[in-house]
Amino acid sequence: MYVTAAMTAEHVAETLPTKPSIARQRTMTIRPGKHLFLEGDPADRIYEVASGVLRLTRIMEDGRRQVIAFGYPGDTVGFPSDGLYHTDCDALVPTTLVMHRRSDLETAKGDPALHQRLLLAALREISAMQDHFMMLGRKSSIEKLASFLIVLTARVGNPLGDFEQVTLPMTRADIADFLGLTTETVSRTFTQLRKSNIIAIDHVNTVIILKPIALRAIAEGDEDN
Amino acid sequence: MYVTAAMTAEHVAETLPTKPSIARQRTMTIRPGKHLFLEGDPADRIYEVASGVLRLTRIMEDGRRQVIAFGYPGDTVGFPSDGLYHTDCDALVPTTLVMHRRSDLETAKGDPALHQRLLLAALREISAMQDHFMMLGRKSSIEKLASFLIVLTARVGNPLGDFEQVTLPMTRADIADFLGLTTETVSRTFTQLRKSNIIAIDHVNTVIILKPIALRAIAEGDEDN
DNA sequence: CGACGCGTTGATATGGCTCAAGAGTGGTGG
DNA sequence: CCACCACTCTTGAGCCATATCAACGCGTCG
Repeated sequence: MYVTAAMTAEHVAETLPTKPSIARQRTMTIRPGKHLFLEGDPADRIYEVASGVLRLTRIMEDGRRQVIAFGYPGDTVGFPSDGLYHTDCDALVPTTLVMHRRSDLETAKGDPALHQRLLLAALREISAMQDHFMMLGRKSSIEKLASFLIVLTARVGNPLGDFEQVTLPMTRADIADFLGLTTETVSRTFTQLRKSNIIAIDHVNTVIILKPIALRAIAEGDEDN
Repeated sequence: MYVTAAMTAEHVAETLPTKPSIARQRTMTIRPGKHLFLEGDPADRIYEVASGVLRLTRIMEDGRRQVIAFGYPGDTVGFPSDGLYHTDCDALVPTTLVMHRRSDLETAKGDPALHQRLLLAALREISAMQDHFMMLGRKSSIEKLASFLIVLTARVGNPLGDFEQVTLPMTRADIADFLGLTTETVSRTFTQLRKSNIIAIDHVNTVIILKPIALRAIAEGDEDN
């Protein structure tokens, strides 16, 4: 889910007016820090991110946290299992969402095009999670961070002269909990990439990719450091 | 996917004769070591495991491997994304499969009950993968192995006197690649659990859970060792 | 019988964690 | 506009859990 290149925000925006039938497409906005849903809540709604960024997390009893995914425009969140949500979900920045009913995904009765769109989003989610497994289980800290930056930049990067720039709306702790690291290690690894002149950092949460090829090589584990 | 308690093998067996319409339910068998599909293959078929055990893996260029899931009876494998498989899949033991067409999942045209069953399997898969994230990203080696044994036993364990027994058709290397560890660490951790009299081991691939409560406590991270 | 694959165990190395101290950064109120 | 405070980020030092490298036993198969 978090970084597939299909179905952009524009796509979502387009499909709204294209569907004037009963126009059941409802929209809502959520502010940073507010929860969209919690683990264990009844999963009545499925949400497509139209703008903003969501954070999906799971928390263990002792406080250990795993960020499952970041939800960017075009992503769909809130897939139910046994009728319940299985993660917490809150917003990192003000976020607008298109709401769907659970039945829009689970039964083909209503709008078939919508049904299939949600279904394909679920399948893409499975594929994205499989990528993430390799990252969590088998990559070093620098490979993890490089992969993260590559994927995020491909998804929401902006050209900046010869380079590519990407804004990180999440904290170092969020990145750490996404990659299975500590904030200290994430910070040190950013510094390492910065000192190698592979990236540059503006204002902590803006990264400029100076050497995309080198970064990609690190992400794929090209036996360097 | 790998260890949800729903949809057992009996369920599959039941639904076969229950559907006498056109009886398009085809079955096949795959032998150990044989591949059902490879990453990048066109995903024309979706498979339900009727008996046996499958192994889903992804491999990096340098040989690092991640076991994404083990496919036990009742599990569904081969969910497509962009029309392709995104893992390799082979059999650990002789395995029989019920085959479905990709269109059975992706379009609601055909058998609606089958369509929904595959869809719900995909949603359960997402939920199971979210559990696995916490395991890979945030648990220690002993917590990982304890969780693995708990889940596997709940799924395919057999009562044995006062205890519960579970057979491991996969190698230590498979377990290691599933949990994001090395074979040596898996072996040492088995030894540690055995020396604590929490488990006993028969013939390398048969584990008896002597203290399920202690094992569960370790899996959840109850601040002991 | 030999060889190979798998599992176990030991010794050592090391990557990332923990603990701790500062340096930015942003927000708030006087 | 500045002072203060809370929070995040960075950096350092040391340690520990797990990886790595290596040896060996055991069972299986040709």
